[in-house]
Amino acid sequence: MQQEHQKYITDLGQWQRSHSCGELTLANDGQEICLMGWVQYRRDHGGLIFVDLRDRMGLTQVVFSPDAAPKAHENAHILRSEYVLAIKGKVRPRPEGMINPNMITGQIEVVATEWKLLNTSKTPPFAIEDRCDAGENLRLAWRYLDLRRPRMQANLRLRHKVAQSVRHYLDNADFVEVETPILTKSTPEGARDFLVPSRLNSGEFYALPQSPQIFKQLLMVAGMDRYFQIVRCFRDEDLRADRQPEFTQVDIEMSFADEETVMGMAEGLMARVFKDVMGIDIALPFPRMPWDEAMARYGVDKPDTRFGLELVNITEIVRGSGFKLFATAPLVKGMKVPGGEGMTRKEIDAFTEFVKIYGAQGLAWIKIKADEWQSPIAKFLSDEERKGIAEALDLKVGDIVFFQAGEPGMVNAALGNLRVHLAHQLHIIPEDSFNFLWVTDFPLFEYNDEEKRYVACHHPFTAPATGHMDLMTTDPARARARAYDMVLNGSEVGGGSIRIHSGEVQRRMFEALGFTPEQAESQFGFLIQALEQGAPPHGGLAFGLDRLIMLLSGASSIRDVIAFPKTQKATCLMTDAPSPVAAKQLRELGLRLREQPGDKPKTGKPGEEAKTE
RNA sequence: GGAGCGGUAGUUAAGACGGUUAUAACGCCGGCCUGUCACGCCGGAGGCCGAGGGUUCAAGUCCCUUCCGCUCCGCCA
Repeated sequence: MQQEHQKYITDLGQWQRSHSCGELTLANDGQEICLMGWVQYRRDHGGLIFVDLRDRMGLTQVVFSPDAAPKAHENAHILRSEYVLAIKGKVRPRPEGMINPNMITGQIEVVATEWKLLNTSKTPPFAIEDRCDAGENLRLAWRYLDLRRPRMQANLRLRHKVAQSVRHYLDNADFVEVETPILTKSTPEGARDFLVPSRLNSGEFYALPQSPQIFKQLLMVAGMDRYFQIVRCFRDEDLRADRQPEFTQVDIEMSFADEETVMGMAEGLMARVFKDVMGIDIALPFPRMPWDEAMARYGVDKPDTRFGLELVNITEIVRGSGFKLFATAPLVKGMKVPGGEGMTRKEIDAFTEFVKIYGAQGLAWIKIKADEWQSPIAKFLSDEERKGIAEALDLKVGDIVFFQAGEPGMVNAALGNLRVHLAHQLHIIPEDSFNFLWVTDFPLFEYNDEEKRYVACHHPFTAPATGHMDLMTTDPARARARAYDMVLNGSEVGGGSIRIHSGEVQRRMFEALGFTPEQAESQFGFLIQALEQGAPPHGGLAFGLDRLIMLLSGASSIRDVIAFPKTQKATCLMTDAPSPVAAKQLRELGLRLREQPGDKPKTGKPGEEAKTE
């Protein structure tokens, strides 16, 4: 069909667009205007033909009338979804009772006097509208069509506005945007690197940056004083709804700065962004919470403080309990759900399944009834233990309490995540509230079972807390870091630290991480050397731009705020990347594959005929 | 590396215990229609039930393998 219609296609010629499709109102009554856009809907009444013309700004109803403009009406019946049009016409008020209150332009319509078909379109594989519920694989394979939808357009515009706001704020504060290399050096710490083979240095590889961390520190040594960059970062790890292999950071570093300097700057930045983009005034300064407290009260290092359901440590209360699991566990915690006594067995079973994800064996619970504690475990608890638990959790009739006992990591993960899960199910999270929180005083190290050594919690350039220098080697588990995370509604949106600016301290850090002096030298010698050339004290942080946009837009997936994202298997359904390369390319790089890639089934679209006509 | 959910016309979905021609809505095509706005009415086309193998007289349905998408655990300094 669209093929027959191609004979109607004409050039733009001298036509100039005068307005967008989202702005005409009664104020434009009588004006001769020119719109360009895509056919959203066509309503052909045989006589009158209505076309809703769409561009990124909105929709405008265009009327092809056999009475008012017979010439324009003549061929208008060929118009189909997503055809590209230029319309010249006259703005007029809609007749009495025909106003569409759902459209910004609903008071008026444009009577087409002349039009040009700029292009036809095959029938799109899914409707270009927000209520469209096409599967995500289809959307990703036809991403440019998906991006025509108003919601996706809005997300990308929001992203742009945030980036602009960030640039304005930081520019005003004398920050300089500096670009750092994309082809850089692989470092063994941290996430898996994406590697790029070097043709000129056969057998050697660049790595794509996991973050510009070292470069921004070197810029501080260079006297740049205040740096930022909105920068792509790469990590070759498994994907999630909020994780992509390439993502964007707002990366910031400041010289002669301590925690107060950096956090104050970051709060101001958020306030500016929220004001510019959302029109919201957020309260400054943000509350702060030491990491220990976050773990104790919320079980996670990024607490959502929009609701209660806090965890309570009852380990000591049940130390000698007849319930052996409680008596012997290194950590026992309870979480009270006020008024949750009416939960069904089925619901509780579902929560039990939920916590098993985090390694829990089960989920103990007690319902506080008027005359008794209804629970599989109540019979094991002494009166004294009941009293202690009731006081610790401030129990009232009608409550339910969930318990978890075991290794601290598991207990906190299970209850901490159950807490958020429950809050969603119970709909107790206030909509439209933005709760910021700084989490501070992170551990400097955490033990890695796989590598049988301590690894940096944040990264190995993070300064130890004042007075914790010796702990780095004597008692690494107790050492705290000068690190801070910015948390928004239970998501980590930013994180940073005061860095080590002494070569000597940096050497001790690598030593604490189990590096030999030779390893430290070969991998990070250039950094240590730089720190010995008059490095100023410095620190900074980085925001995850994608996650921030996700929160601001209310999107449920990071993919909805990235123009061309990857699937969970890190492929691009539109370009079919990654893909095998020619033998010649491999030869030039000095590479040989251990296994030949199997022929991947193609997904069927660009290049294939749509079968619908 | 692991757990779970899904894959049926172009799209979104329904298809009890295996059983006749595999449904519906939207979309598409044709016809009618001068005030619709997710227009309406009438008619029509459209399917290797993700792919491969098996069980069976008989498989969309049961079994095995595999591919793809999504969610999560591990992982993500």
